[in-house]
Amino acid sequence: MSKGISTQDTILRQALDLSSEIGLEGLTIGSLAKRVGMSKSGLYAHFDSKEELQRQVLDSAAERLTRFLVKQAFSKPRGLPRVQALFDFWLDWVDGEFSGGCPFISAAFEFDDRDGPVRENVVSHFQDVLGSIAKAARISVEEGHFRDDLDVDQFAFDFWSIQLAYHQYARLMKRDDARQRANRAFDDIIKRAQKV
Amino acid sequence: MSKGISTQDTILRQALDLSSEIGLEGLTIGSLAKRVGMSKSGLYAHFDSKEELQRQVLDSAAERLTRFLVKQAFSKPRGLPRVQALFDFWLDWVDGEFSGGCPFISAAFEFDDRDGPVRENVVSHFQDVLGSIAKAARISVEEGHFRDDLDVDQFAFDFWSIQLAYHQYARLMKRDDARQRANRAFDDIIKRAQKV
DNA sequence: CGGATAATAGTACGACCGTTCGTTTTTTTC
DNA sequence: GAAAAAAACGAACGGTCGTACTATTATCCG
Repeated sequence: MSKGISTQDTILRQALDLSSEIGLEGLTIGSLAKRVGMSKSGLYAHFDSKEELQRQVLDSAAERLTRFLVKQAFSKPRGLPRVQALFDFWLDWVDGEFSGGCPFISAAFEFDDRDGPVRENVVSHFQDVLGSIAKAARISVEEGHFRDDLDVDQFAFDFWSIQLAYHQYARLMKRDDARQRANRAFDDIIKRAQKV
Repeated sequence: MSKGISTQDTILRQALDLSSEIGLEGLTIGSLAKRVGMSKSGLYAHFDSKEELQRQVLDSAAERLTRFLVKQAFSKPRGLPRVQALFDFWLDWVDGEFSGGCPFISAAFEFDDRDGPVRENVVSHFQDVLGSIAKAARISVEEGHFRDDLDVDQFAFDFWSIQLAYHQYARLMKRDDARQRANRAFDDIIKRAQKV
């Protein structure tokens, strides 16, 4: 690996952590440079603009998420076990991977009323996320773990809503019953997806 | 009403709208002054600091929410009708009241990893919100609309999780099935709260 | 109406913003 | 190891940030 993309990698890793705390917009070149330990201009030379940096931060988060997710969820058998693993993965991801929670969730609420490429990027990543949840549910239907007439997109909505609430309960409110609440809510939507 | 608090009112109203779009931290004195149509220093004189402005923005949002909520929800009879009204109120509030969605939800994800009085303020407002949902559920139990052993705090979690997902589906993703998804999810948690 | 008071404007401050540029240092390549 | 290429630096740009003053204008009260 060349020096260039190696430091770029370091930059993005630090940028991810920093932006998960203070947001993608709050992320500044200067503070990031200080954190990484290089000059502002030296860091900036790796990106065409701040917007490009933001986009790359999101992409590198997505890459890291996929790697993490594949390892944890896709090793499980198809169907319900994988759905359960997916759910557990997200809880772990939200409260473990970055000091400021899931970068996508932060970005989602930060850019939901802005226009431009960064927003498009966030939307696209979320379509992937929701799509993969729906797909896991569809497989569960095929495997006979979920009922035949299940609306898998509704399942994705329900699934994801719990994650969002968990994020808020755990991070903003610092409630120690957050995980328990999330698990109970999840049990309920699973039961509902199973029963005929 | 004196001139002072009248313009202060105007400022806060504009600040609310602006901050719902770009966030409380992204809100700047200069841009706000331009929007209101007065000088930066003239506007600034109404607040001791930017942080104080942010806090007052949140408080005025809470005031407005309460006024809106009381009118819409507390005119309904105790129990399930009021819970339903509360839910509908929140959907309306999220997509109607401000150009950038619910200011609390925006602030919640913006400040979930910061410290300081603004964050405390957000947390406190959310405890009120969740408390009022739980209380409405408790009344429904008393009225016999919900089952006796319902965990009303879990109900509040479930209720609120739908609102968060709705916010994201409607605002970030611009999905036109957002409301339908939210209503279906709500029907499910109501059924679950009813059945013995 | 006039004097006291409150509200707004104007200006300036140091700090930092994103960005550009020319120079210097480091890495790669032959 | 020298030449070429890549990477990092330092300084500076015009702007805007939050905040602090003083001066000016508008409002209020007797």
